[in-house]
Amino acid sequence: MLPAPPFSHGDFVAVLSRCATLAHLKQLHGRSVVTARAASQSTTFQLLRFASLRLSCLPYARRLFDSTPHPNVFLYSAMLSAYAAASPAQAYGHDALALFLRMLRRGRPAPNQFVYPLVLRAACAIGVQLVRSIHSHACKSGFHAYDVIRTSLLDGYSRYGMMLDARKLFDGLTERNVISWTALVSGYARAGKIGDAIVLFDRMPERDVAAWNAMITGCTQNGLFVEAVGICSRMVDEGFQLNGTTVSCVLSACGHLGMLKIGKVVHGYAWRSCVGFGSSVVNGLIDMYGKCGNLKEARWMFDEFSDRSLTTWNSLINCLALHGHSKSAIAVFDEMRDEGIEPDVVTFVGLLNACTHGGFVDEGLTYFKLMCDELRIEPEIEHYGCIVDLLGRAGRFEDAMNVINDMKVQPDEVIWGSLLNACRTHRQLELAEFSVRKLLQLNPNNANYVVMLANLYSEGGSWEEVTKIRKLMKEDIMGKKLPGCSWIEVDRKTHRFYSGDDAHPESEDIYDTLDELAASMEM
DNA sequence: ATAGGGTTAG
Repeated sequence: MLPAPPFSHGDFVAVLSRCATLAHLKQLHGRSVVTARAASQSTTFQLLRFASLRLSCLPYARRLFDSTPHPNVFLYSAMLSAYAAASPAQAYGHDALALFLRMLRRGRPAPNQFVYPLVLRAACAIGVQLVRSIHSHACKSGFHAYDVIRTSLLDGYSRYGMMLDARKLFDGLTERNVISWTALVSGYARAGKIGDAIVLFDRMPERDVAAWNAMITGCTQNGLFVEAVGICSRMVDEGFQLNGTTVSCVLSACGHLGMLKIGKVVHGYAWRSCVGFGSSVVNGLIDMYGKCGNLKEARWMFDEFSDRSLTTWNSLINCLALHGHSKSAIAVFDEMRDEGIEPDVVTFVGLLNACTHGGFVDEGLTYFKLMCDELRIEPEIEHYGCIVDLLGRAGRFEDAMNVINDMKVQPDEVIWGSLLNACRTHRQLELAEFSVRKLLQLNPNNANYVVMLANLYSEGGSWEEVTKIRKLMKEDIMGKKLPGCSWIEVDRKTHRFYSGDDAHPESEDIYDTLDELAASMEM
């Protein structure tokens, strides 16, 4: 056999950078083996990183790792990074942790300061108890002295809302930088302490794009959408360029507000700047246009975009469901499955909502079955809400109650509310009263429920029942309710509506139109 | 050669 031609390190790096598929990488790997270049762990390191980070091929990365007789600390780190980058993170947390334990058990290679942040990310995906144990391990082994590791710990605690622990770590840092500040700010925001987050953000000595993004997301997580847009504009005023993350966060805020105008401004910004139309930006645009009612534009964006992720599909399905285009939502779902995209929990929220809105009882139940039994996705409260609604509509109250009783989570207002609604259409007085009591336990301030029950009884009621309602009303729940509010932007003007108000100048026409719509819906 | 903060869908 002829000896393999020489294959320098430079050749290797050049070829690696041009690999686009796993097949390319395998060829390069093979050539590295033949030329003995693969004997060097730094070569395996490069191949492993490329397989995991650029090609997202975790199994191949792991095979590279396993084929190395005595992996050094670089290979361990690379493998831990691969697990950290894989999604969903929880799925690989245990694998990552097992690698760390193997290092400790064998005593070599000894973990270094680069290993701890990676292990902490895995620990964080599994549970806060593990964050605690890694923390104490870091203290004992002396690695706690590293600011980067303390920042990882800070982030770990803050993700579980443990802001006192996070704060302690922050205060103990030798040097604070924009990263540790940002970790703290987003921790407070996630924990719902948005006021603290804003104060800290304003006190930050230095901010970068990620810091601004953290503050913007912090606002949207707390429902402060107007503030999120405001911070974004402050960011621009202070001379920062938005990136894809900023754009998607702000578009999400615009969607929640129905601010089509500002959404279009952001769209224009993305067009002019070098942000680019990556999947996060496009997903944000689909969501924003869809939520603002411009489904045509949303659909157009979706059709024009080829690099669709799961979120892209979910955004479109959700928007269609939101606007009552149930059949289209289902069609998009089928199309998605035909393309081999695996749906997730969020997909089914949109899909089941579509079935509920469209009154597709059998389809909804079939999809719910598909989700639970075939795809093994654990349903969340939203899914149960849809199913209870569907069964209720069909008058299948026994089934509905069985679903509620079998739920692994506590039923919420949506669940009992949709059951109550169904009881009303099917004249199930007893179950209706039961639901109302449950609703009042959950939210004693909402007088609507009592009014609904009163209406029910008054339609076919007896004196005995009237007394019941009087009693419920006495439980001092009337008059405390905050009115529901919605708004819409038309020609640069925002029109705001409270439930039942007639303050709008065109109020009469609006109610007439609503009546017409209600009538045509009943047909 | 490797590490810490910011994504969007309900």
